[in-house]
Amino acid sequence: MNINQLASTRSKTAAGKDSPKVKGLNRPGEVSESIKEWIAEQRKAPGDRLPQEPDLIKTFGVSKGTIREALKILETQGLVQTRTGPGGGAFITEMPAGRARALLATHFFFKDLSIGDIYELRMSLEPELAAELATRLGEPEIAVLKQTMVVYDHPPATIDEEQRQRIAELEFHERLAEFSTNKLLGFVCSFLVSLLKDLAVCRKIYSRPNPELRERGLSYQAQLIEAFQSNDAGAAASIMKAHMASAKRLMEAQEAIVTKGFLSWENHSR
Amino acid sequence: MNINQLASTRSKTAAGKDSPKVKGLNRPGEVSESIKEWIAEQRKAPGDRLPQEPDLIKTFGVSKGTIREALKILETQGLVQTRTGPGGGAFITEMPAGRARALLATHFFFKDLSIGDIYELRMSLEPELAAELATRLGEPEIAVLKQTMVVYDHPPATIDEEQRQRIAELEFHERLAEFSTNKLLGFVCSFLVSLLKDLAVCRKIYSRPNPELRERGLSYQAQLIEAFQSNDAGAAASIMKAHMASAKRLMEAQEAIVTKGFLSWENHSR
DNA sequence: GACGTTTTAGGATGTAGCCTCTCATACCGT
DNA sequence: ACGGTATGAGAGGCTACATCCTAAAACGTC
Repeated sequence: MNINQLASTRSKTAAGKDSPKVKGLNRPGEVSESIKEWIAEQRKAPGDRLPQEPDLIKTFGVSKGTIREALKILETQGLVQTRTGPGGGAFITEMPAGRARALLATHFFFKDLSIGDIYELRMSLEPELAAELATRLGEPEIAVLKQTMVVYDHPPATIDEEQRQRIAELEFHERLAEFSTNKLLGFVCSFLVSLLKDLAVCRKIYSRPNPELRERGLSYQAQLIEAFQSNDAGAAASIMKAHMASAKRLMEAQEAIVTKGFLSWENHSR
Repeated sequence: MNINQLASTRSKTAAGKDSPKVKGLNRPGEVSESIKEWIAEQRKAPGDRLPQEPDLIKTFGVSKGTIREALKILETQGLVQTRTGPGGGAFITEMPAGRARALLATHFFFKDLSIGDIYELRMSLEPELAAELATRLGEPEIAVLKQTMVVYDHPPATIDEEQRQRIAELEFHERLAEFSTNKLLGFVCSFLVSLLKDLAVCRKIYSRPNPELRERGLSYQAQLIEAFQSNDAGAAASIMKAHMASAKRLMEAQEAIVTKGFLSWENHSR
Protein backbone atom coordinates (compact mmCIF):
# COMPACT_ATOMS: atom_id res chain seq x y z
CA MET A 1 0.00 0.00 0.00
CA ASN A 2 3.02 2.25 0.00
CA ILE A 3 2.35 4.51 -2.90
CA ASN A 4 4.96 7.03 -1.97
CA GLN A 5 7.73 5.25 -3.78
CA LEU A 6 5.82 6.15 -6.87
CA ALA A 7 6.77 9.75 -6.80
CA SER A 8 10.41 8.76 -6.97
CA THR A 9 10.30 9.11 -10.74
CA ARG A 10 10.06 12.82 -10.30
CA SER A 11 11.27 14.66 -7.24
CA LYS A 12 9.84 18.11 -7.16
CA THR A 13 11.87 19.21 -4.22
CA ALA A 14 15.13 18.87 -6.09
CA ALA A 15 16.60 22.24 -6.86
CA GLY A 16 17.72 21.82 -10.45
CA LYS A 17 15.71 20.57 -13.39
CA ASP A 18 15.23 16.89 -12.84
CA SER A 19 15.21 14.82 -16.00
CA PRO A 20 11.97 13.07 -16.84
CA LYS A 21 12.39 9.36 -17.35
CA VAL A 22 11.20 9.51 -20.92
CA LYS A 23 11.93 12.49 -23.08
CA GLY A 24 9.15 13.84 -25.26
CA LEU A 25 6.58 13.03 -22.63
CA ASN A 26 4.86 15.85 -20.79
CA ARG A 27 3.72 15.82 -17.21
CA PRO A 28 0.45 13.92 -17.54
CA GLY A 29 2.24 11.35 -19.69
CA GLU A 30 4.89 10.81 -17.05
CA VAL A 31 2.30 10.46 -14.34
CA SER A 32 0.25 7.95 -16.30
CA GLU A 33 3.37 5.87 -16.93
CA SER A 34 4.24 5.95 -13.26
CA ILE A 35 0.76 4.86 -12.33
CA LYS A 36 1.02 1.96 -14.76
CA GLU A 37 4.30 0.90 -13.20
CA TRP A 38 2.71 1.11 -9.80
CA ILE A 39 -0.18 -1.08 -10.92
CA ALA A 40 2.28 -3.67 -12.16
CA GLU A 41 4.44 -3.52 -9.06
CA GLN A 42 1.52 -3.75 -6.69
CA ARG A 43 0.08 -6.58 -8.76
CA LYS A 44 -3.23 -4.79 -8.92
CA ALA A 45 -6.02 -6.66 -10.62
CA PRO A 46 -9.10 -5.41 -12.47
CA GLY A 47 -11.64 -4.13 -9.99
CA ASP A 48 -9.08 -2.68 -7.62
CA ARG A 49 -9.20 1.02 -6.92
CA LEU A 50 -6.49 3.58 -7.38
CA PRO A 51 -5.75 6.14 -4.68
CA GLN A 52 -8.06 9.10 -4.69
CA GLU A 53 -7.40 12.33 -6.52
CA PRO A 54 -6.13 14.33 -3.53
CA ASP A 55 -3.75 11.52 -2.62
CA LEU A 56 -2.42 11.27 -6.15
CA ILE A 57 -1.97 15.04 -6.21
CA LYS A 58 0.09 14.89 -3.05
CA THR A 59 2.20 11.87 -3.93
CA PHE A 60 3.09 13.12 -7.39
CA GLY A 61 3.35 16.77 -6.46
CA VAL A 62 1.32 17.82 -9.50
CA SER A 63 -1.90 19.73 -9.82
CA LYS A 64 -5.41 18.38 -10.07
CA GLY A 65 -5.64 19.13 -13.77
CA THR A 66 -2.51 17.15 -14.48
CA ILE A 67 -3.78 14.16 -12.51
CA ARG A 68 -7.06 14.36 -14.37
CA GLU A 69 -5.30 14.38 -17.72
CA ALA A 70 -3.15 11.44 -16.64
CA LEU A 71 -6.25 9.49 -15.64
CA LYS A 72 -7.84 10.47 -18.94
CA ILE A 73 -4.92 8.88 -20.72
CA LEU A 74 -5.34 5.66 -18.79
CA GLU A 75 -9.08 5.76 -19.37
CA THR A 76 -8.57 6.19 -23.11
CA GLN A 77 -6.15 3.29 -23.05
CA GLY A 78 -8.88 1.25 -21.42
CA LEU A 79 -6.92 0.65 -18.24
CA VAL A 80 -9.17 2.45 -15.76
CA GLN A 81 -12.68 3.78 -15.39
CA THR A 82 -13.71 6.48 -12.95
CA ARG A 83 -16.83 6.68 -10.86
CA THR A 84 -18.22 9.44 -8.69
CA GLY A 85 -19.78 9.11 -5.31
CA PRO A 86 -18.56 7.69 -2.00
CA GLY A 87 -16.04 4.95 -2.53
CA GLY A 88 -15.64 6.31 -6.02
CA GLY A 89 -12.42 6.94 -7.89
CA ALA A 90 -10.46 5.30 -10.65
CA PHE A 91 -10.96 1.56 -10.97
CA ILE A 92 -8.73 -0.75 -12.89
CA THR A 93 -10.47 -2.45 -15.77
CA GLU A 94 -9.41 -4.91 -18.39
CA MET A 95 -9.27 -3.55 -21.91
CA PRO A 96 -11.78 -5.49 -24.00
CA ALA A 97 -10.24 -7.16 -27.04
CA GLY A 98 -12.67 -5.37 -29.35
CA ARG A 99 -11.40 -2.01 -28.25
CA ALA A 100 -7.79 -3.06 -28.70
CA ARG A 101 -8.57 -4.27 -32.21
CA ALA A 102 -10.30 -1.00 -33.05
CA LEU A 103 -7.40 1.11 -31.78
CA LEU A 104 -4.98 -1.03 -33.74
CA ALA A 105 -7.10 -0.76 -36.86
CA THR A 106 -6.82 3.02 -36.80
CA HIS A 107 -3.06 2.61 -36.99
CA PHE A 108 -3.37 0.73 -40.27
CA PHE A 109 -6.01 3.11 -41.57
CA PHE A 110 -3.66 4.96 -43.88
CA LYS A 111 -1.30 2.06 -44.47
CA ASP A 112 -2.98 0.53 -47.54
CA LEU A 113 -2.81 -3.09 -46.51
CA SER A 114 -3.28 -5.63 -49.26
CA ILE A 115 -5.06 -8.96 -49.14
CA GLY A 116 -1.67 -10.58 -49.63
CA ASP A 117 -0.22 -8.89 -46.56
CA ILE A 118 -2.99 -10.20 -44.39
CA TYR A 119 -2.94 -13.71 -45.77
CA GLU A 120 0.82 -13.94 -45.46
CA LEU A 121 0.35 -13.74 -41.71
CA ARG A 122 -2.67 -15.99 -41.70
CA MET A 123 -0.74 -18.68 -43.58
CA SER A 124 1.85 -18.63 -40.83
CA LEU A 125 -0.37 -18.34 -37.79
CA GLU A 126 -3.64 -20.16 -38.47
CA PRO A 127 -1.90 -23.57 -38.90
CA GLU A 128 -0.10 -22.95 -35.62
CA LEU A 129 -3.43 -22.18 -34.01
CA ALA A 130 -5.09 -25.24 -35.50
CA ALA A 131 -2.30 -27.48 -34.26
CA GLU A 132 -2.61 -26.15 -30.75
CA LEU A 133 -6.38 -26.58 -30.71
CA ALA A 134 -6.38 -30.08 -32.19
CA THR A 135 -5.15 -31.63 -28.97
CA ARG A 136 -7.41 -29.60 -26.72
CA LEU A 137 -10.79 -29.08 -28.31
CA GLY A 138 -13.66 -31.07 -26.87
CA GLU A 139 -17.15 -31.79 -28.20
CA PRO A 140 -18.77 -28.59 -26.86
CA GLU A 141 -16.28 -26.40 -28.70
CA ILE A 142 -16.60 -28.44 -31.86
CA ALA A 143 -20.37 -28.12 -31.61
CA VAL A 144 -19.98 -24.33 -31.60
CA LEU A 145 -17.88 -24.54 -34.73
CA LYS A 146 -20.40 -26.79 -36.48
CA GLN A 147 -23.19 -24.42 -35.56
CA THR A 148 -21.32 -21.57 -37.23
CA MET A 149 -20.92 -23.66 -40.37
CA VAL A 150 -24.63 -24.26 -40.91
CA VAL A 151 -24.90 -20.64 -42.09
CA TYR A 152 -22.93 -21.49 -45.22
CA ASP A 153 -23.39 -25.23 -45.70
CA HIS A 154 -25.60 -24.52 -48.69
CA PRO A 155 -25.30 -22.26 -51.77
CA PRO A 156 -26.55 -18.74 -51.13
CA ALA A 157 -29.88 -17.74 -52.61
CA THR A 158 -29.29 -14.01 -52.67
CA ILE A 159 -26.32 -11.68 -52.77
CA ASP A 160 -27.27 -10.65 -49.27
CA GLU A 161 -26.97 -14.19 -48.02
CA GLU A 162 -23.67 -14.44 -49.87
CA GLN A 163 -22.29 -11.66 -47.70
CA ARG A 164 -23.63 -13.17 -44.51
CA GLN A 165 -21.99 -16.46 -45.42
CA ARG A 166 -18.63 -14.78 -45.96
CA ILE A 167 -18.84 -13.14 -42.56
CA ALA A 168 -19.83 -16.43 -40.94
CA GLU A 169 -16.87 -18.18 -42.57
CA LEU A 170 -14.62 -15.60 -40.97
CA GLU A 171 -16.36 -16.01 -37.64
CA PHE A 172 -15.45 -19.68 -37.75
CA HIS A 173 -11.84 -18.56 -37.47
CA GLU A 174 -12.74 -16.00 -34.84
CA ARG A 175 -14.09 -18.82 -32.70
CA LEU A 176 -10.86 -20.76 -33.15
CA ALA A 177 -8.89 -17.72 -32.05
CA GLU A 178 -11.03 -17.38 -28.94
CA PHE A 179 -10.35 -20.99 -28.00
CA SER A 180 -6.60 -20.52 -28.01
CA THR A 181 -4.73 -20.61 -24.71
CA ASN A 182 -2.07 -18.36 -26.23
CA LYS A 183 -3.76 -14.98 -25.85
CA LEU A 184 -1.23 -13.36 -28.12
CA LEU A 185 -1.79 -15.80 -30.94
CA GLY A 186 -5.52 -15.60 -30.43
CA PHE A 187 -5.55 -11.85 -30.57
CA VAL A 188 -3.47 -11.55 -33.72
CA CYS A 189 -5.58 -14.13 -35.52
CA SER A 190 -8.82 -12.44 -34.54
CA PHE A 191 -7.39 -9.08 -35.54
CA LEU A 192 -6.55 -10.41 -38.99
CA VAL A 193 -10.09 -11.71 -39.30
CA SER A 194 -11.52 -8.37 -38.22
CA LEU A 195 -9.47 -6.68 -40.92
CA LEU A 196 -10.94 -9.05 -43.48
CA LYS A 197 -14.41 -8.25 -42.18
CA ASP A 198 -14.02 -4.48 -42.20
CA LEU A 199 -11.70 -3.55 -45.04
CA ALA A 200 -13.35 -1.78 -47.92
CA VAL A 201 -11.78 -4.05 -50.54
CA CYS A 202 -12.94 -7.13 -48.73
CA ARG A 203 -16.48 -5.89 -48.40
CA LYS A 204 -16.45 -5.18 -52.10
CA ILE A 205 -15.29 -8.72 -52.76
CA TYR A 206 -17.99 -10.23 -50.55
CA SER A 207 -20.70 -8.44 -52.48
CA ARG A 208 -19.95 -10.52 -55.59
CA PRO A 209 -20.85 -14.17 -56.05
CA ASN A 210 -17.93 -16.47 -55.39
CA PRO A 211 -19.08 -20.11 -55.21
CA GLU A 212 -15.59 -21.57 -55.34
CA LEU A 213 -14.54 -19.73 -52.18
CA ARG A 214 -17.46 -21.11 -50.24
CA GLU A 215 -17.17 -24.70 -51.49
CA ARG A 216 -13.45 -24.97 -50.89
CA GLY A 217 -13.68 -23.25 -47.54
CA LEU A 218 -16.46 -25.54 -46.39
CA SER A 219 -14.52 -28.59 -47.47
CA TYR A 220 -11.37 -27.54 -45.66
CA GLN A 221 -13.24 -26.63 -42.51
CA ALA A 222 -15.02 -29.99 -42.51
CA GLN A 223 -11.67 -31.74 -42.75
CA LEU A 224 -10.43 -29.54 -39.95
CA ILE A 225 -13.26 -30.63 -37.71
CA GLU A 226 -12.36 -34.26 -38.37
CA ALA A 227 -8.74 -33.59 -37.49
CA PHE A 228 -9.86 -31.95 -34.26
CA GLN A 229 -12.04 -34.90 -33.38
CA SER A 230 -9.16 -37.32 -33.89
CA ASN A 231 -6.77 -35.02 -32.03
CA ASP A 232 -4.42 -34.99 -35.01
CA ALA A 233 -2.38 -31.80 -34.66
CA GLY A 234 -0.24 -32.42 -37.72
CA ALA A 235 -3.24 -32.99 -39.95
CA ALA A 236 -5.01 -29.93 -38.57
CA ALA A 237 -2.00 -27.74 -39.31
CA SER A 238 -1.55 -28.97 -42.86
CA ILE A 239 -5.26 -28.74 -43.63
CA MET A 240 -5.35 -25.20 -42.32
CA LYS A 241 -2.28 -24.31 -44.35
CA ALA A 242 -3.93 -25.56 -47.50
CA HIS A 243 -7.13 -23.74 -46.52
CA MET A 244 -5.29 -20.44 -46.16
CA ALA A 245 -3.30 -20.90 -49.36
CA SER A 246 -6.49 -21.61 -51.26
CA ALA A 247 -8.32 -18.65 -49.74
CA LYS A 248 -5.38 -16.35 -50.42
CA ARG A 249 -5.32 -17.32 -54.09
CA LEU A 250 -9.06 -16.85 -54.53
CA MET A 251 -9.19 -13.59 -52.59
CA GLU A 252 -6.27 -12.07 -54.46
CA ALA A 253 -7.92 -12.98 -57.75
CA GLN A 254 -11.06 -11.19 -56.62
CA GLU A 255 -9.01 -8.27 -55.36
CA ALA A 256 -7.50 -7.83 -58.81
CA ILE A 257 -10.94 -7.79 -60.40
CA VAL A 258 -12.48 -5.44 -57.89
CA THR A 259 -9.67 -2.88 -57.86
CA LYS A 260 -9.32 -2.93 -61.61
CA GLY A 261 -12.25 -0.62 -62.17
CA PHE A 262 -12.25 2.47 -60.04
CA LEU A 263 -13.03 2.29 -56.36
CA SER A 264 -10.84 0.63 -53.88
CA TRP A 265 -9.58 2.46 -50.87
CA GLU A 266 -10.91 5.91 -51.35
CA ASN A 267 -14.05 5.85 -49.30
CA HIS A 268 -12.89 4.96 -45.85
CA SER A 269 -15.33 7.05 -43.97
CA ARG A 270 -15.55 6.73 -40.24
CA MET B 1 -14.02 25.74 -41.91
CA ASN B 2 -17.20 26.60 -40.08
CA ILE B 3 -16.56 24.97 -36.79
CA ASN B 4 -19.56 26.52 -35.14
CA GLN B 5 -21.88 23.80 -36.29
CA LEU B 6 -19.85 21.57 -34.06
CA ALA B 7 -21.20 23.00 -30.89
CA SER B 8 -24.69 21.97 -31.92
CA THR B 9 -24.21 18.69 -30.13
CA ARG B 10 -24.57 20.50 -26.87
CA SER B 11 -26.24 23.86 -26.51
CA LYS B 12 -25.43 25.31 -23.17
CA THR B 13 -27.83 28.16 -23.43
CA ALA B 14 -30.88 25.93 -23.66
CA ALA B 15 -32.97 26.05 -20.52
CA GLY B 16 -33.79 22.38 -20.03
CA LYS B 17 -31.40 19.49 -19.74
CA ASP B 18 -30.04 18.83 -23.22
CA SER B 19 -29.24 15.21 -23.93
CA PRO B 20 -25.67 14.36 -24.72
CA LYS B 21 -25.29 12.52 -27.99
CA VAL B 22 -23.84 9.42 -26.38
CA LYS B 23 -24.89 8.38 -22.92
CA GLY B 24 -22.16 7.33 -20.55
CA LEU B 25 -19.76 9.83 -22.04
CA ASN B 26 -18.74 12.84 -20.02
CA ARG B 27 -17.96 16.25 -21.32
CA PRO B 28 -14.41 15.74 -22.59
CA GLY B 29 -15.55 12.55 -24.27
CA GLU B 30 -18.33 14.35 -26.09
CA VAL B 31 -16.00 17.10 -27.19
CA SER B 32 -13.40 14.65 -28.50
CA GLU B 33 -16.07 12.80 -30.45
CA SER B 34 -17.31 16.05 -31.93
CA ILE B 35 -13.80 17.02 -32.94
CA LYS B 36 -13.34 13.64 -34.60
CA GLU B 37 -16.53 14.14 -36.57
CA TRP B 38 -15.35 17.56 -37.55
CA ILE B 39 -12.05 16.15 -38.79
CA ALA B 40 -13.90 13.60 -40.90
CA GLU B 41 -16.38 16.14 -42.27
CA GLN B 42 -13.73 18.67 -43.14
CA ARG B 43 -11.61 15.92 -44.70
CA LYS B 44 -8.65 17.03 -42.68
CA ALA B 45 -5.39 15.28 -43.46
CA PRO B 46 -2.36 14.61 -41.30
CA GLY B 47 -0.47 17.86 -40.85
CA ASP B 48 -3.53 20.10 -40.71
CA ARG B 49 -4.10 22.15 -37.62
CA LEU B 50 -7.10 22.25 -35.33
CA PRO B 51 -8.45 25.57 -34.09
CA GLN B 52 -6.55 26.98 -31.17
CA GLU B 53 -7.49 26.43 -27.57
CA PRO B 54 -9.32 29.74 -27.05
CA ASP B 55 -11.38 29.14 -30.19
CA LEU B 56 -12.30 25.63 -29.12
CA ILE B 57 -13.26 26.95 -25.71
CA LYS B 58 -15.58 29.49 -27.30
CA THR B 59 -17.13 27.21 -29.90
CA PHE B 60 -17.83 24.39 -27.49
CA GLY B 61 -18.74 26.59 -24.56
CA VAL B 62 -16.61 24.53 -22.22
CA SER B 63 -13.70 25.42 -20.04
CA LYS B 64 -10.05 25.13 -20.79
CA GLY B 65 -9.54 22.07 -18.65
CA THR B 66 -12.26 20.22 -20.51
CA ILE B 67 -10.75 21.08 -23.86
CA ARG B 68 -7.38 19.93 -22.65
CA GLU B 69 -8.79 16.60 -21.52
CA ALA B 70 -10.56 16.19 -24.84
CA LEU B 71 -7.33 16.84 -26.71
CA LYS B 72 -5.58 14.40 -24.37
CA ILE B 73 -8.01 11.72 -25.46
CA LEU B 74 -7.29 12.39 -29.11
CA GLU B 75 -3.58 12.50 -28.42
CA THR B 76 -3.75 9.15 -26.65
CA GLN B 77 -5.63 7.72 -29.58
CA GLY B 78 -2.79 8.94 -31.76
CA LEU B 79 -4.97 11.30 -33.76
CA VAL B 80 -3.35 14.62 -32.86
CA GLN B 81 -0.17 16.06 -31.44
CA THR B 82 0.13 19.46 -29.84
CA ARG B 83 2.89 22.02 -30.13
CA THR B 84 3.52 25.28 -28.33
CA GLY B 85 4.69 28.54 -29.81
CA PRO B 86 3.34 30.80 -32.54
CA GLY B 87 1.33 28.84 -35.08
CA GLY B 88 1.17 26.08 -32.53
CA GLY B 89 -1.84 24.05 -31.51
CA ALA B 90 -3.15 20.56 -32.11
CA PHE B 91 -2.05 18.98 -35.36
CA ILE B 92 -3.61 15.97 -36.95
CA THR B 93 -1.13 13.15 -37.17
CA GLU B 94 -0.88 9.59 -38.28
CA MET B 95 -0.68 7.17 -35.41
CA PRO B 96 2.98 6.27 -34.99
CA ALA B 97 3.79 2.58 -34.69
CA GLY B 98 5.25 3.13 -31.23
CA ARG B 99 1.98 4.42 -29.88
CA ALA B 100 0.04 1.59 -31.47
CA ARG B 101 2.42 -0.86 -29.82
CA ALA B 102 1.96 0.87 -26.47
CA LEU B 103 -1.82 0.76 -26.71
CA LEU B 104 -1.71 -2.88 -27.64
CA ALA B 105 0.64 -3.61 -24.76
CA THR B 106 -1.90 -2.28 -22.27
CA HIS B 107 -4.40 -4.78 -23.59
CA PHE B 108 -2.08 -7.59 -22.58
CA PHE B 109 -1.33 -5.96 -19.26
CA PHE B 110 -3.30 -8.48 -17.22
CA LYS B 111 -3.07 -11.39 -19.61
CA ASP B 112 0.05 -12.88 -18.03
CA LEU B 113 1.85 -13.60 -21.25
CA SER B 114 4.60 -16.15 -21.01
CA ILE B 115 7.90 -16.26 -22.83
CA GLY B 116 6.57 -19.31 -24.63
CA ASP B 117 3.51 -17.47 -25.93
CA ILE B 118 5.67 -14.78 -27.45
CA TYR B 119 8.21 -17.14 -28.96
CA GLU B 120 5.50 -19.32 -30.42
CA LEU B 121 4.57 -16.39 -32.64
CA ARG B 122 8.17 -15.41 -33.29
CA MET B 123 8.95 -18.94 -34.46
CA SER B 124 6.20 -18.61 -37.02
CA LEU B 125 6.73 -15.06 -38.16
CA GLU B 126 10.43 -14.24 -37.99
CA PRO B 127 11.39 -16.94 -40.55
CA GLU B 128 8.69 -15.56 -42.82
CA LEU B 129 10.17 -12.11 -42.38
CA ALA B 130 13.71 -13.33 -43.00
CA ALA B 131 12.68 -15.08 -46.18
CA GLU B 132 11.02 -11.96 -47.50
CA LEU B 133 14.02 -9.79 -46.71
CA ALA B 134 16.62 -12.18 -48.12
CA THR B 135 15.70 -11.36 -51.69
CA ARG B 136 15.41 -7.63 -51.14
CA LEU B 137 18.05 -6.44 -48.70
CA GLY B 138 20.94 -4.46 -50.16
CA GLU B 139 24.31 -3.53 -48.73
CA PRO B 140 23.14 -0.36 -46.96
CA GLU B 141 20.52 -2.26 -44.97
CA ILE B 142 22.97 -5.02 -44.16
CA ALA B 143 25.44 -2.39 -42.99
CA VAL B 144 22.84 -1.12 -40.52
CA LEU B 145 22.38 -4.63 -39.19
CA LYS B 146 26.11 -5.16 -38.81
CA GLN B 147 26.40 -1.89 -36.97
CA THR B 148 23.80 -3.03 -34.47
CA MET B 149 25.76 -6.23 -33.92
CA VAL B 150 28.98 -4.53 -32.85
CA VAL B 151 27.32 -3.73 -29.53
CA TYR B 152 27.38 -7.41 -28.62
CA ASP B 153 30.15 -8.93 -30.71
CA HIS B 154 32.24 -9.31 -27.54
CA PRO B 155 31.55 -10.67 -24.04
CA PRO B 156 30.09 -8.09 -21.69
CA ALA B 157 32.36 -6.61 -19.03
CA THR B 158 29.63 -5.53 -16.62
CA ILE B 159 26.08 -6.54 -15.84
CA ASP B 160 25.05 -3.19 -17.21
CA GLU B 161 26.67 -3.93 -20.56
CA GLU B 162 24.99 -7.32 -20.45
CA GLN B 163 21.60 -5.60 -20.41
CA ARG B 164 22.53 -3.21 -23.18
CA GLN B 165 23.64 -6.15 -25.30
CA ARG B 166 20.34 -7.94 -24.79
CA ILE B 167 18.44 -4.85 -25.89
CA ALA B 168 20.70 -4.44 -28.91
CA GLU B 169 20.13 -8.08 -29.91
CA LEU B 170 16.42 -7.37 -29.89
CA GLU B 171 16.90 -4.19 -31.87
CA PHE B 172 18.53 -6.27 -34.59
CA HIS B 173 15.14 -7.88 -35.09
CA GLU B 174 13.42 -4.53 -34.80
CA ARG B 175 15.49 -3.35 -37.79
CA LEU B 176 14.46 -6.40 -39.75
CA ALA B 177 10.82 -5.66 -39.00
CA GLU B 178 11.24 -2.09 -40.18
CA PHE B 179 12.67 -3.26 -43.49
CA SER B 180 9.64 -5.39 -44.28
CA THR B 181 7.33 -4.30 -47.09
CA ASN B 182 4.47 -6.06 -45.33
CA LYS B 183 3.51 -3.44 -42.75
CA LEU B 184 1.35 -5.92 -40.90
CA LEU B 185 4.11 -8.48 -40.55
CA GLY B 186 6.57 -5.77 -39.62
CA PHE B 187 4.30 -4.39 -36.96
CA VAL B 188 3.57 -7.69 -35.30
CA CYS B 189 7.26 -8.66 -35.25
CA SER B 190 8.29 -5.34 -33.76
CA PHE B 191 5.49 -5.60 -31.23
CA LEU B 192 6.74 -8.98 -30.11
CA VAL B 193 10.21 -7.53 -29.72
CA SER B 194 8.87 -4.60 -27.72
CA LEU B 195 7.16 -7.06 -25.39
CA LEU B 196 10.46 -8.80 -24.85
CA LYS B 197 12.08 -5.46 -24.13
CA ASP B 198 9.47 -4.24 -21.67
CA LEU B 199 8.07 -7.26 -19.88
CA ALA B 200 9.02 -7.42 -16.23
CA VAL B 201 10.07 -11.08 -16.46
CA CYS B 202 12.30 -10.33 -19.41
CA ARG B 203 13.99 -7.42 -17.72
CA LYS B 204 14.76 -9.67 -14.79
CA ILE B 205 16.25 -12.23 -17.12
CA TYR B 206 18.45 -9.64 -18.80
CA SER B 207 19.90 -8.57 -15.49
CA ARG B 208 21.58 -11.95 -15.08
CA PRO B 209 24.63 -13.15 -16.98
CA ASN B 210 23.75 -15.42 -19.87
CA PRO B 211 26.75 -16.03 -22.12
CA GLU B 212 25.17 -18.86 -24.09
CA LEU B 213 22.31 -16.65 -25.25
CA ARG B 214 24.71 -14.06 -26.62
CA GLU B 215 27.05 -16.52 -28.33
CA ARG B 216 24.34 -18.50 -30.04
CA GLY B 217 22.41 -15.41 -31.02
CA LEU B 218 25.49 -13.84 -32.53
CA SER B 219 26.29 -16.98 -34.45
CA TYR B 220 22.79 -17.29 -35.89
CA GLN B 221 22.63 -13.63 -36.82
CA ALA B 222 25.98 -13.85 -38.60
CA GLN B 223 24.71 -16.79 -40.62
CA LEU B 224 21.60 -14.79 -41.36
CA ILE B 225 23.65 -11.93 -42.77
CA GLU B 226 25.41 -14.38 -45.07
CA ALA B 227 22.11 -15.76 -46.27
CA PHE B 228 20.92 -12.20 -46.97
CA GLN B 229 24.06 -11.45 -48.93
CA SER B 230 23.62 -14.51 -51.11
CA ASN B 231 19.87 -13.81 -51.50
CA ASP B 232 19.05 -17.26 -50.19
CA ALA B 233 15.51 -17.00 -48.86
CA GLY B 234 15.26 -20.66 -47.89
CA ALA B 235 18.47 -20.57 -45.89
CA ALA B 236 17.46 -17.32 -44.19
CA ALA B 237 14.16 -18.82 -43.09
CA SER B 238 15.67 -22.01 -41.71
CA ILE B 239 18.46 -20.15 -39.92
CA MET B 240 15.94 -17.82 -38.34
CA LYS B 241 13.78 -20.73 -37.31
CA ALA B 242 16.72 -22.36 -35.57
CA HIS B 243 17.61 -19.00 -34.02
CA MET B 244 14.16 -18.58 -32.55
CA ALA B 245 13.97 -22.17 -31.33
CA SER B 246 17.31 -21.76 -29.60
CA ALA B 247 16.37 -18.43 -28.04
CA LYS B 248 13.04 -19.82 -26.88
CA ARG B 249 14.70 -22.72 -25.12
CA LEU B 250 17.26 -20.51 -23.37
CA MET B 251 14.75 -17.82 -22.41
CA GLU B 252 12.27 -20.31 -20.99
CA ALA B 253 15.03 -21.86 -18.91
CA GLN B 254 15.87 -18.44 -17.49
CA GLU B 255 12.18 -17.70 -16.98
CA ALA B 256 11.87 -20.79 -14.82
CA ILE B 257 14.80 -19.70 -12.67
CA VAL B 258 13.71 -16.10 -12.32
CA THR B 259 10.08 -16.77 -11.47
CA LYS B 260 10.89 -19.54 -9.01
CA GLY B 261 11.23 -17.09 -6.14
CA PHE B 262 7.91 -15.40 -6.72
CA LEU B 263 5.54 -18.32 -6.70
CA SER B 264 4.17 -17.29 -3.34
CA TRP B 265 2.74 -14.17 -4.89
CA GLU B 266 0.27 -16.07 -6.97
CA ASN B 267 -2.71 -15.21 -4.82
CA HIS B 268 -3.43 -11.88 -6.40
CA SER B 269 -6.96 -12.70 -7.43
CA ARG B 270 -9.63 -10.06 -7.36
C1' DG C 1 24.35 34.86 -35.08
C1' DA C 2 22.82 36.00 -30.28
C1' DC C 3 18.95 37.95 -27.89
C1' DG C 4 14.57 39.67 -26.57
C1' DT C 5 9.59 39.70 -27.81
C1' DT C 6 5.43 37.51 -28.90
C1' DT C 7 2.40 33.76 -29.36
C1' DT C 8 0.60 29.66 -27.80
C1' DA C 9 0.22 25.54 -25.08
C1' DG C 10 1.30 23.64 -20.32
C1' DG C 11 0.40 23.63 -15.57
C1' DA C 12 -1.34 25.34 -10.80
C1' DT C 13 -4.93 26.89 -7.73
C1' DG C 14 -9.43 27.82 -5.91
C1' DT C 15 -14.37 27.24 -6.13
C1' DA C 16 -18.94 25.68 -7.41
C1' DG C 17 -21.65 21.76 -8.94
C1' DC C 18 -23.16 17.14 -9.82
C1' DC C 19 -23.38 12.20 -9.14
C1' DT C 20 -23.64 8.27 -6.22
C1' DC C 21 -23.65 5.73 -2.05
C1' DT C 22 -25.21 5.31 2.77
C1' DC C 23 -28.12 5.60 6.41
C1' DA C 24 -31.70 7.19 9.11
C1' DT C 25 -36.47 7.99 9.19
C1' DA C 26 -41.20 7.80 7.83
C1' DC C 27 -44.73 5.25 5.71
C1' DC C 28 -47.53 1.26 4.84
C1' DG C 29 -49.32 -3.32 4.93
C1' DT C 30 -50.06 -7.19 7.82
C1' DA D 1 -46.85 -3.79 17.26
C1' DC D 2 -43.80 -5.41 13.74
C1' DG D 3 -41.20 -5.81 9.47
C1' DG D 4 -40.36 -4.28 4.92
C1' DT D 5 -40.11 -0.64 1.59
C1' DA D 6 -39.67 4.07 0.22
C1' DT D 7 -37.91 8.57 0.69
C1' DG D 8 -35.06 12.08 2.01
C1' DA D 9 -30.79 14.32 3.84
C1' DG D 10 -26.04 14.13 4.09
C1' DA D 11 -21.41 13.29 2.76
C1' DG D 12 -17.76 11.56 -0.22
C1' DG D 13 -15.64 12.14 -4.48
C1' DC D 14 -15.20 13.18 -9.16
C1' DT D 15 -16.56 16.97 -12.83
C1' DA D 16 -16.17 21.26 -14.56
C1' DC D 17 -15.24 26.29 -14.64
C1' DA D 18 -12.43 30.61 -14.09
C1' DT D 19 -8.13 32.68 -13.49
C1' DC D 20 -3.42 33.11 -13.12
C1' DC D 21 1.34 32.05 -13.93
C1' DT D 22 5.08 29.34 -16.43
C1' DA D 23 7.54 27.32 -20.25
C1' DA D 24 8.57 26.71 -24.92
C1' DA D 25 8.87 27.82 -29.81
C1' DA D 26 9.00 31.09 -33.73
C1' DC D 27 10.32 35.53 -35.32
C1' DG D 28 12.04 39.90 -35.69
C1' DT D 29 15.92 42.95 -34.22
C1' DC D 30 20.35 44.40 -33.26
